[in-house]
Amino acid sequence: MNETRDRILDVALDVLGEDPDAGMGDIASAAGVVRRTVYGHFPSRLDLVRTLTQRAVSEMTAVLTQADTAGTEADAAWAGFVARLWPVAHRYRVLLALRRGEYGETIHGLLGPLDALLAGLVARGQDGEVFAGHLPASVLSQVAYGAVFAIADSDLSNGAEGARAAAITSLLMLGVPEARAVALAGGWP
Amino acid sequence: MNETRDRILDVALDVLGEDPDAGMGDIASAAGVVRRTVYGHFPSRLDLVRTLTQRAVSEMTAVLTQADTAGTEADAAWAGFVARLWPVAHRYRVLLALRRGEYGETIHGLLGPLDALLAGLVARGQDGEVFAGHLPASVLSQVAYGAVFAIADSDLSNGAEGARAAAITSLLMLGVPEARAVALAGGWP
DNA sequence: GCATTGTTGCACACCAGTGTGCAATGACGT
DNA sequence: ACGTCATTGCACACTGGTGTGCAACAATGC
Repeated sequence: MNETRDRILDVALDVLGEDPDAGMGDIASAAGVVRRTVYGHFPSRLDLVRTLTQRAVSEMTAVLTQADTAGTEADAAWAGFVARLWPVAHRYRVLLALRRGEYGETIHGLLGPLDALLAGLVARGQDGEVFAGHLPASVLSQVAYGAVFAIADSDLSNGAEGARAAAITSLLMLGVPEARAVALAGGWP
Repeated sequence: MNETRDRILDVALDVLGEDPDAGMGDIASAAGVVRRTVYGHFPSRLDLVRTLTQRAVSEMTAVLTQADTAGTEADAAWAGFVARLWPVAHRYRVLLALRRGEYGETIHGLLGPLDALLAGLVARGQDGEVFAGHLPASVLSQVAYGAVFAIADSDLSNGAEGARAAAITSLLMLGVPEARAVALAGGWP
């Protein structure tokens, strides 16, 4: 069934989020299914992880392109990106762990286009003097969005509290002044 | 020999830095020794990792207490900490990967005291209005020093360039205004 | 020469996870 | 009632890493 396949994917995201080293058996039983069934849908562990990653990347890319429309200032675009990303960031936190480890190469490759988009946005902000230039855009974008996921990983992830904090923190490290960062994040001091 | 033991530890830090999932065999051959010899010094893989972590923690704790002397402003103390930490940060980057995974509990426990010290420093800065309060000190300190390691991990780690960038970035996300952050990142102990 | 100590080179048992093969079972629509 | 299809429950082979036991060997110091 397609329904089973989708449930496996959903559950796998959960289980791997808890423990990136979880085995096919763990995922299977968490999905209320037998290990053999998982192999029926995904020939190998890498297939599962790859599918999962593709799902995440396309979703996050959609979020980014939605936030980064023409005419939007880079810092506002970033704030919008984080705000929209937040609801799913916690679910996709496993990606950070997955980049290292066995399938690092594959995952890294799939995330490449998204990384490029982010770096582009940051570069645009640096050119427009709204972002600081103490780091190359490729590195700064990675560190900033790594911070977002780190915050999403950390307990108080649920609610607008976390979203606000993540937006402010990432904007700050991008070089946006605190007053503007707070304003963009949607709240007040 | 004690010399062999030390060499194994040094090399292990290197090898595990490259690949946190490297086996005892990889470490052994990288140290120019046989796998059996490693087990002669460290009864189990966990022993090796634990010893390594203790080494790192004590070294980093020394660096922090050296930078965070009484009378030092919190932001200056943080800048000094990053400056002194930088030379070894790249070597110890494996710790970030080690916190997750098999020995996560153990490692996390060993890092606990250091985390507490860092959180204390950040809390002091927040009380003194030099750090922003958009995140609780325990989280903010982790995210900030995670960013330092992320930058250390990222290629351009060598040289004062990276040290400066890491200091500025972490200070920015702590809420220090850009001008002051740049000034603090320039002056080393 | 002798004893001690660290290292080596096997061999071995063990475990956990991966991936496959195949027959049996059950639900489904027609 | 029939065929189809997903799922199940085993059994199996294979891999890669861990940790141990033991005899042999080399260097060191007495």
